Amino acid sequence: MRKDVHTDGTPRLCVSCDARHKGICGALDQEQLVALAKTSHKQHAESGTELLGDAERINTYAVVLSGVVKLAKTLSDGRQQIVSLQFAPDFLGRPFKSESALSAEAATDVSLCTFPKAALERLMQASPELERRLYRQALDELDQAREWIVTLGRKTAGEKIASFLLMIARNIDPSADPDRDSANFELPLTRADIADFLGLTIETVSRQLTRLRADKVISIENNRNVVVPSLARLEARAGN
Amino acid sequence: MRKDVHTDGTPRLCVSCDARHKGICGALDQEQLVALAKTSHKQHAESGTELLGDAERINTYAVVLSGVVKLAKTLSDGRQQIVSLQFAPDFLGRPFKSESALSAEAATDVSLCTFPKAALERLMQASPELERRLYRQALDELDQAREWIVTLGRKTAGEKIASFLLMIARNIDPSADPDRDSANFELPLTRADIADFLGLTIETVSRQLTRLRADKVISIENNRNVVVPSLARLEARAGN
DNA sequence: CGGCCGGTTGAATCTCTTCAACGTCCGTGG
DNA sequence: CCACGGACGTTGAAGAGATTCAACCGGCCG
Repeated sequence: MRKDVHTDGTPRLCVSCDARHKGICGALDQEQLVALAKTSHKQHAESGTELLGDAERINTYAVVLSGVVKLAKTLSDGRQQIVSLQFAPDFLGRPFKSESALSAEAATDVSLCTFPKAALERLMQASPELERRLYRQALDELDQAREWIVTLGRKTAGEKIASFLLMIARNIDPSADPDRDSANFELPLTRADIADFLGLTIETVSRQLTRLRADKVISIENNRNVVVPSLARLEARAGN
Repeated sequence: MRKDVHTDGTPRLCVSCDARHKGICGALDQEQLVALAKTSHKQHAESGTELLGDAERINTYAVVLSGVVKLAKTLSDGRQQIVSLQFAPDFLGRPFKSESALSAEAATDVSLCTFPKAALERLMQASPELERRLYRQALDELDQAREWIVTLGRKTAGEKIASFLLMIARNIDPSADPDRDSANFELPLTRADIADFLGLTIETVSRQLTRLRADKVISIENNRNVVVPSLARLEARAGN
């Protein structure tokens, strides 16, 4: 009996994987899953690790299993802007392009399921279902990117911070009861990262957080743990 | 003999259409093209026409044949942000969602080829090739959106204007010789639109254009016709 | 002719940045 | 063991860039 697959035929790697159901792998049948799992492996990277450099050749794709990955662009004079945050079980990669136009870095400790570019592309040919999932995620990311364009273009520093906290709460609050009004999470980003994400400076980020704290919209412990007693009140600060 | 198809079997509507080759219709074979053309028709809208309201139900898709369409979001207090400009032969629509999260408005006089949502979706099932084209366009738009996030988040007003002019030049310069250093085009947007696109005010847009003119990086006639003697010099102002 | 729309320009104001100082936590090495 | 240095965060004061408010111009339409 094979050791790399579970008794029901699901690869060991995949049995407890979130992406198996909610991520792109949900599009695959047993056989395809086994094929992909054969070439894939779990990879851990600690916070700060560069996963992919700008203009670097891409030869693997990945799925985020846990943690947060930041995608960023840097201008020639060093100014940096984070253009997206990827959470589990997001797909990581840019089909149809061999070079990355972005850099990817682990914002927190991260675990990934990586597999060769070619393996996924072969599967994509075989499974329209898989391609559709990828298409859907691209559209979702496009929606998010446009949401963010509004935030960057038209919101004040205070609104940006509120919008950011709201977005994080929605993505990683462990007590993910969808219709509870309070939230409680650990910030996956440093102040510097938040600044790079919002197009602000760290000082402005700090000041705005302090203000939200002073107004009792949030409270923060150990610089990282955020408690939001009322998401509605936070939302009112986000200026939508 | 049928009047709606050309002698070689290509629908009349499509023979001279750019999207037939470079746009999504290039993915279709003769038969599929005929099927789609049967339900589609050419539509003209003059500058300023609202094509689709925010939160409006979507029941048609379209391809831009000429002109420029702006996609925008508006905050509750009236602040507006243009999140994308669509040029020929871009696809217009959001598959897998029945409601629009954006408003679409003709920025210039526009002609569109519209067809029912259902018709395209049926074709998408039948043609993985078509779905792949749509997927590709979504990825391209995502790249653009992220490019724009950098511009909005990290560039100065002057750099934003330069980046904008560059983007327009690349998309609609009629003398589209790829490696000529000069360009010459008509601005498809008013100052107000440019401001909404760049997250600035009209006054700032005006001042920055004046400055570029003073520095002889561009010249402008009749408020709309822009001449760029050296794209390289303009690019140097874009801060990439 | 008068009024409106789109655009430009000037002066005052405000928001965010810049520069600088300081506090805390934590790992390292004397 | 404690002192040192670095990473990360907060806070204050001064400064710059963009906005706001206002006036003005030219073209176009009724």
